[in-house]
Amino acid sequence: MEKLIVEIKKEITEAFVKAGYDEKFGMVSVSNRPDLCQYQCNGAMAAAKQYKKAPIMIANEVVALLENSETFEKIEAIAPGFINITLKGEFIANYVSDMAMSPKYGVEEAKNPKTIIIDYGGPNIAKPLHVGHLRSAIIGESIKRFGKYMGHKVIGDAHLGDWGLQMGLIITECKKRNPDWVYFDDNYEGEYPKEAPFTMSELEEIYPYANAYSKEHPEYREEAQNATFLLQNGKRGYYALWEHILNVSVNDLKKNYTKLNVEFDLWKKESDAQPYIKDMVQGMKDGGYAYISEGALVVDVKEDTDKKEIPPCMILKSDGATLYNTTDLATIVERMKLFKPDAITYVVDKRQELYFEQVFRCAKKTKLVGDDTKLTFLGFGTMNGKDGKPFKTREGGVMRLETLIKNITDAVYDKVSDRDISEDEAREIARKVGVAALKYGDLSNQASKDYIFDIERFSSFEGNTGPYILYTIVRIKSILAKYTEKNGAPDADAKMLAPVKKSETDLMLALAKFNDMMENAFEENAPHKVCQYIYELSNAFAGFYHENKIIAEEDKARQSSWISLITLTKNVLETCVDLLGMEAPERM
RNA sequence: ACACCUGUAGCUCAGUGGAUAGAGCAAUGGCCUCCGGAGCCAUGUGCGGCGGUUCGAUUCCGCUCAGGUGUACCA
Repeated sequence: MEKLIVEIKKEITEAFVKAGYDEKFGMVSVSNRPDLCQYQCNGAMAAAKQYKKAPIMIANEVVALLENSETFEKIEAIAPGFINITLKGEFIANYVSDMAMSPKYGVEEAKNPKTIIIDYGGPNIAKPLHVGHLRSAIIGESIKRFGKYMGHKVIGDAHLGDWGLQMGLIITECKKRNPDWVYFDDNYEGEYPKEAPFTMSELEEIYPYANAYSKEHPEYREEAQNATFLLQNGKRGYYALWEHILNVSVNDLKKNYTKLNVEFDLWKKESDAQPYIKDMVQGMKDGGYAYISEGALVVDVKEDTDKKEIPPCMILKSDGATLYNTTDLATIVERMKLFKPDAITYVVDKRQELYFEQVFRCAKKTKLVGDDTKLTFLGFGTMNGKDGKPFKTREGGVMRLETLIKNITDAVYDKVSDRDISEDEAREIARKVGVAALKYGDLSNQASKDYIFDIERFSSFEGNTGPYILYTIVRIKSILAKYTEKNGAPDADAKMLAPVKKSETDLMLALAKFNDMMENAFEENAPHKVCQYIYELSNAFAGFYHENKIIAEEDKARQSSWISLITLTKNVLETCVDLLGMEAPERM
């Protein structure tokens, strides 16, 4: 469906052209003075200079051409040159009725669907998820859902960290503790056991211990480095052990991501990119891009327009070893080969911006990707505690994601546990509402900014919070159930009547903005715009609800129109909530 | 040292080259036998500072102050 604002714009533009002005002045925006009008056009003021004419005269000419329009209830020129627009109720109602019939509530799917890879998550295996992984997961998941909704082919990749010294450390520690394991018998040639010799919680203890120990004991560290080397060169026993670590970790990660409604289409990992490194490096050398500087192999990525020195992108360390850059670039090679994406978006901590700028430039310069592939860095800010400093546990440590989720779920559970519902249902409600509280608290801020995590505020059922949005949905469901109980299922095709009261008009206008908002939120990778929208929509509903008694309404046609209206409201809210990666319970 | 980001109400955050800069929380006062009160209405305070561009700047530009972050062999 054409966006409402575009339909208005068309008509205004036509009038501008008819009156002899350039079409670019037919600009229309949502009114910033809702007490005066619904939409406005400021084009007359912009045109005044070019045509050397008072803006109000231009506005008057344009308005004169539109006075008998089918669309406008009222259109008037106001000093110094504003054109204020109020739409006919019938026009609005028709638009919203069409919207209800449209498969995506007025949103048009992309005509040329793109393949977009979203790189988010990025957890290390053998280490539990902590709060540092939260934003990437939440924001990335939402962005991914936006893209899919807009009709693109979007691939979410967890991009696991599975290939560094951490693996060597774990192997070394296992060997120290269990030298008799078959994985360490160099003469063993049979099959290795299918069952992992450790559990996730054991792994979680092994890694930090080995890491700390290696810092004190150089010979241990050396052994771990050697183990890493052997693993990367395919030593059978180590490789088998690594597979166990991977499997145990991935199972645990999936469990935790599922709790957050985060799902990846792909579980690729750094090790998958390794086979591409050799050819890539050779290509960079052959192409004349890479050269030795201070012993390391680098590619210059400076540009004339840079205001500061941008260090070259390092491909190989001076000892010849690969590093993060190498893997990230090789991952790009792999992705281009497997998926030929039109865009790759990285949802990463904003502190890595310079680093990714180097990687992107290097990838473009060395032709790993063409100019038609868009590489985007979507950096997010830090989650801070109430003191404004990075969020920590009371003891000052890093909080595990599981603990964080549990805390907020418990906070919600305390509020619903006294309801007349079963323990199981209360738990389930607490889970859904808790996740919504957590996510909405995060997503309602601009991703690039730091924000303050406040469990009290986020889990409140009042104000601009996730629970409030869910509550609105639940309430509408309750009204619809009550209506159905009395009157049977509502007529799905019922057209909406022109609104009578302002609160009804406001609700319709809020609904009509959905497609415009959604397109914008997708293009700008801005989940907070969806949050803002559903909050406004919920408030518009609250106003409408307060003024009209839907169940008690005696005019059946009116009542039926209202049922259609609130059904659409519910559907749009549920769609948005889903796009944010949240879900509404049946009751709460 | 250089670069980037941020600075909007007591607090947490939106927003905009145009008419009176908005929400929530907190505070104060009020309303309603409410289809779920987890409601509705009202009141008060603000664009860090100084210049510039513009008919018009909180928005764009420059300087300045404050906070944060980053500057090749970590990821």
